[in-house]
Amino acid sequence: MAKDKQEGGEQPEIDLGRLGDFIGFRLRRIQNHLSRNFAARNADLNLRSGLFSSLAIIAANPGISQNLLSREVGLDKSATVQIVDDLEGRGWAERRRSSTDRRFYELVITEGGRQALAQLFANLEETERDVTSDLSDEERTLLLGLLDRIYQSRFRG
Amino acid sequence: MAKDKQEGGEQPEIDLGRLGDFIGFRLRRIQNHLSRNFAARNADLNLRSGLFSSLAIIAANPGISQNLLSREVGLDKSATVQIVDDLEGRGWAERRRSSTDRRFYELVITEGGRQALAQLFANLEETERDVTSDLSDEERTLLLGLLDRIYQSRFRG
DNA sequence: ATAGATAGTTGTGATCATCAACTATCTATG
DNA sequence: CATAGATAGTTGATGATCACAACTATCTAT
Repeated sequence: MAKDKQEGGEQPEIDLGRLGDFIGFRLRRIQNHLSRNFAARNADLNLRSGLFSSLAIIAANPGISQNLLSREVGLDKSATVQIVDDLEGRGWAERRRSSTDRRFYELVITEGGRQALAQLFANLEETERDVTSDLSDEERTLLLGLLDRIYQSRFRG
Repeated sequence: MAKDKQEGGEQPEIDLGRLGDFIGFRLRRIQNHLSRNFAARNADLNLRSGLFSSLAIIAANPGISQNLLSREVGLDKSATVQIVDDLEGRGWAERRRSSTDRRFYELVITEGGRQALAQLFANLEETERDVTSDLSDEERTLLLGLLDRIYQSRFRG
């Protein structure tokens, strides 16, 4: 017991060096923590990454194509195939051939999907509440705005 | 909301729905974009994820153990073995057996590693500059502070 | 009618995280 | 000191994930 172990509470002092000055590094750590927390809350569902956000986007954009969905979630279209397969397998979403252009599928959420999504959103709210509990509403709104501007700038970079 | 096809260069209007209200989702997209941008800038080095931040932490904490490094980067200790192997293979870092406790390695950066790290930091700065170009210095500082408080709260959640 | 573009699918290979088992060393306790 | 348990690091197996390229089917343009 000569040195400071991590006895549940102790944290050794680690210097991040220049790394601490970068936004990307902090984003990564937080995002890591958030996704683990969220995954733990939904361990029974065995969600693959991207499944939840895909379902949410389908819900908000009924009839969206897989191609658009891919772009929005940031995955390759082949990965989206797997995700939509998964969503269909769970009975949470359906593929419907477009009547106007038979190359497309129109993705729609099912009633079961809607229920699942409500539960997932509730869990996500808990996760985020845990993590942003120190922030006031104003600060949280501010943060969302800043993140939004960063994301938007991607189109001009 | 969103229904029309995407013709060529058009940005289709996608509704994020409730997803847009969550910090985690925005973090993920930005982080995704950042890491791809950074990876593209360093394509010649073929960096595995976690290698850069590991090197930076070794540089800022000379003599750190692999175990501590694992915890700080958020990787399993077995993954850290691979990364340190990689760093040694590139001649960027070295393992030195601790003289006081022979179970430990003391990780140190080499001169070559220092040079590589300088270049990597320069590239990371460019990447971040691209993405945060719309933010004022004050806003950037504000963002860093908010992210920091979120990350710290992880210990109390 | 044909060429080229687009949506979706499949297969492949690389990467990666996670887990369990193993070694070697150290610490604690009698 | 002897021994049991903890810790640092390694190895190997497994499964998930993802990007990429090749393929099909449909559509559009000419």
